[in-house]
Amino acid sequence: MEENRRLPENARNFSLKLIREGLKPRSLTRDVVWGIPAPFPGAQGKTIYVWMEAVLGYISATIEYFRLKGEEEKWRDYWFDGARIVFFIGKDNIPFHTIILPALLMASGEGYELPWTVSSTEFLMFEGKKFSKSQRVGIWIDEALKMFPVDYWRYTLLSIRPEVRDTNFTWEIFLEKVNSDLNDTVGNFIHRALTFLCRHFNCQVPSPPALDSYDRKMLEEVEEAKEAFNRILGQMRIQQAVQAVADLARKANKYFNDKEPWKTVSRRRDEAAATLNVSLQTVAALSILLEPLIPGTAEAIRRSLNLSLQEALKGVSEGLKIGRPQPLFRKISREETGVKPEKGEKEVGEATPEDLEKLGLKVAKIVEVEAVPRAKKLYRIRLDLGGGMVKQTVAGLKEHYKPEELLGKLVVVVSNMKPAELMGLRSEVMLLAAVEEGKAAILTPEKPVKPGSRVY
RNA sequence: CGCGGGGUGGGGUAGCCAGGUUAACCCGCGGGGCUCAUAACCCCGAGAGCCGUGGUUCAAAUCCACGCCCCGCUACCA
Repeated sequence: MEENRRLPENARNFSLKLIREGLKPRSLTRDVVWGIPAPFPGAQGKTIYVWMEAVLGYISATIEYFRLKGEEEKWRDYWFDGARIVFFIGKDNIPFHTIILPALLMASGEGYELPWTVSSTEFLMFEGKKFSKSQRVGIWIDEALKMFPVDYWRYTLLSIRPEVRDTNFTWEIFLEKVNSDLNDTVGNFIHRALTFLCRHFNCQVPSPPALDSYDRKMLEEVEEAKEAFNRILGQMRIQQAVQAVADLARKANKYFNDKEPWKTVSRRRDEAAATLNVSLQTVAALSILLEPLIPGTAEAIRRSLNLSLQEALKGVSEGLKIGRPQPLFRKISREETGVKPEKGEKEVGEATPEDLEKLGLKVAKIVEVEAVPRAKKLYRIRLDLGGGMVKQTVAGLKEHYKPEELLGKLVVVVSNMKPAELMGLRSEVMLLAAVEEGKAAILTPEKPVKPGSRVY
């Protein structure tokens, strides 16, 4: 790890520190019901900690993949003999990929290849907030794909990939990337070049009688862009790779503008022919550079060029007849983005009185509050549910209330919860609270009622 | 509490590890040009001195120290 300069700053320093401080014993089972049952003596009823087995899923998945293809042994090519294994993860998963997985691989003694690099990013946020499934912060993948083509999402997300710091997805940014970068810069260049070719050269790539210095410079730009792209992508700097492509399209637009083929085509047709030939070479290059970023679009470009990926790599040869160009992208409007989380809530379905019944909402009185040891946010709270029934809950209220503020309060609880365990403590009911922007307010009856009273 | 990452024009991102021309790029904004193209494209300009304080150095956004704030890890948000 010390020698591996490929590791991003966050993964490298964090992991090295852990090791230098000395690795501590770590339990590899959990008291959760779901998961793989632990087959060890004395671990009855426990399951294996996900990260201990999930990382091995990378290998299982490779094996499975090739088994289904009928190439039983092929998976070995990917895990032995100098294979370069790259992981793409968020910062919260660093130790599992830099320490636990390598440790497991080494412990097997079978010579598995260790991770070549772990491309760990910071976090992506959504409109300034953390993504949250339970609070429906974010966009669900099925909704996303119904709204816009997958390449719009890929392009935007790659261009704001949190490679150095936490980064923020906003609809504003989405509009900017799709409309300005994809549509206006990349899409429009390709479209103007192709339509011009069809209109004035019968959709056929002309041979360039002579290239002037500007033509040659543009071709050099294309080569440089390819090299830079290669280098940057090899360093997993995907964000910069996206930029490199957009930059090439900008240079191409400038080139096209400066050359003014719409003027030269009538008087100096040869010059226009050179311009168009060079432009088409650039379009082909774009289809290659876009392949790893937005493959659907890259493919679409090649379809209209009538080229395969292999052919596009070699460039566009004169005489090539292209298809009728179609715009690759379209602009999207603010209205189309809408804000969807509300819609998500509806999907839960309409509630019936029976559903409410099922929750067993009751008023309870807080009779005991105590901080859970070693926990930052948790209180263990005992509640009087009336009729002599006292139940316990573990609630994340420590950052919002002091114990004395809670003691004696009447609150609303879900009394029919399936018990769960947190920090080794049993939690039997759930205490209701309103949550807003990270602040919490517990629900309490407006006038005193007896503990155990039903809530409808 | 400890440890790791980060705080850069109005918005979004690079640069920092290997200090050094007028701090880069995109969007937005102001002005101009073009008219082939999806009112798209191109050019010019205004706008930050890089969280704060101190230090090292001929020279710091870049290195060091301290402080403030954000994010992550640590069996935790019922």
